[in-house]
Amino acid sequence: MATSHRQFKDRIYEQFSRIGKAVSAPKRIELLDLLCQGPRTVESLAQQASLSVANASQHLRVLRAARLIESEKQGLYVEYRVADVEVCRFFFALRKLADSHLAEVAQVTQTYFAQRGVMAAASAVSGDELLRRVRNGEVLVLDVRPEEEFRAGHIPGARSIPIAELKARLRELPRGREIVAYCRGPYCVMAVDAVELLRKHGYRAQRMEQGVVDWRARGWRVEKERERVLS
Amino acid sequence: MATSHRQFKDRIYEQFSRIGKAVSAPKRIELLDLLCQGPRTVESLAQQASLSVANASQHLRVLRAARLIESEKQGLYVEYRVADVEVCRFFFALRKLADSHLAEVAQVTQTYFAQRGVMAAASAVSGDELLRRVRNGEVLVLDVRPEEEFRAGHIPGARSIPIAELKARLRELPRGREIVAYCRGPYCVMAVDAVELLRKHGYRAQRMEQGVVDWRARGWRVEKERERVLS
DNA sequence: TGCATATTCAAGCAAACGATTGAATACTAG
DNA sequence: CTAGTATTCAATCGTTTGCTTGAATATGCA
Repeated sequence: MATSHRQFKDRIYEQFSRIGKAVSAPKRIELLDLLCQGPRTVESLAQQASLSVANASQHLRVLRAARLIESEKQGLYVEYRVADVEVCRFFFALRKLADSHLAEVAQVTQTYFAQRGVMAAASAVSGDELLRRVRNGEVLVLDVRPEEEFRAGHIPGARSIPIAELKARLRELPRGREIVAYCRGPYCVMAVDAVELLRKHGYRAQRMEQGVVDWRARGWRVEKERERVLS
Repeated sequence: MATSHRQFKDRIYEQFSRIGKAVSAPKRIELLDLLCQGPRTVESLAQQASLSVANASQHLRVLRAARLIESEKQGLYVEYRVADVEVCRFFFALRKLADSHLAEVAQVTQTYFAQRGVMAAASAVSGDELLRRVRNGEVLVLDVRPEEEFRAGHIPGARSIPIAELKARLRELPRGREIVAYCRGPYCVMAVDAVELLRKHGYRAQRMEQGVVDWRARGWRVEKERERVLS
């Protein structure tokens, strides 16, 4: 009786730990982060995360075993995607926890930005403020992620110019209006690069810390609340 | 430049993975679960989780290194506690993810209850329903966790009779009123045991799946929403 | 001061893990 | 059918992890 009780506990916690194990390797978290931006193939993921294809495939296998992601054969390629929005929310919770509890995260970020000679926090725009200014037509929202990710989902009204093409396509941007660039989230530096480039060319530009998915998660929560209140 | 970019990413994800690693061992999740119920000493945790004291201490060291928990010397004992409510919420998110995505969790639970000849889901009461019936004075809410945990926090109006003492203290309970027993949460079986015992002695008893902390988390969210709505 | 108790530390061992390599499989296009 | 491409599989190697054991440290109490 007591032993079966112990067995039950052990089995349950072992199941819980499958999720934990899945996010215990840095590279797997990076893959999960990428997949939260949208579906991708193995090769694309491997390249983005600086992994060998075989190694990426192996990590993806682990993530899939924990049911955090799923895969589907699409012709010659295999498309991997997050199993559920819930998974992204879990990743955000983890990221937020690391952000608020691990001093080292702030330190690493600060060191990197200092090394680049950029003020990290100074130019960051909060989601609430942006929302107001977008509505007023004051700003142009720029999505600097790869077009693939833009297509998978973006902030309504945003314009897509991947960071790699930005320099060549600068003339597409209006001079007068302020530009707010965003990318994958607070620890993605593409928007920082974009702002740096834009400012060097005389544009007024700012970075939004949140990415699309953070934005959507936020919007979703707000909507949910309104629903509950109104009903 | 590109290398420093990679380095930054690697360092950030490595930080994130500290949280992941902390919850990658079943026993550490169990310890975290216990600590979400309230502060505890090493020995107490070790005993509850069926660990040697040295082993528990080691696991606690890992959890503390990830800043999920903190410890304070209290005379001869060391008190461990969760670093922040945010940590409990993270644990809940993990548990919920496992619950909804890993079929094995349901299977393990079902197997255990079937083996005990108890209908698991049949007698579960939801938090919303309970709230209503408590307000009407229809039910008596019974906290069957160790008194230590009851003292650390409980559902308002609940009565404490630890499962170990329940049999001897049955006469304290009123015959007529329905009893709703709760313990640490959906995967804690103390309330199941209590309900079984109570029914065998002719009481009308049901189990509430949620524990105190789930309850509080729920309450907190509800309050938060009301605030936001009213302001 | 010295004994008892709670906790941590240190060493050792088997198992699990992450990365690498090279081969195998599955699909497409010519 | 064959060549080429995307992905997975299998074997290997060095590291890390979780657990055990026994000793060390720290605090409280007689």
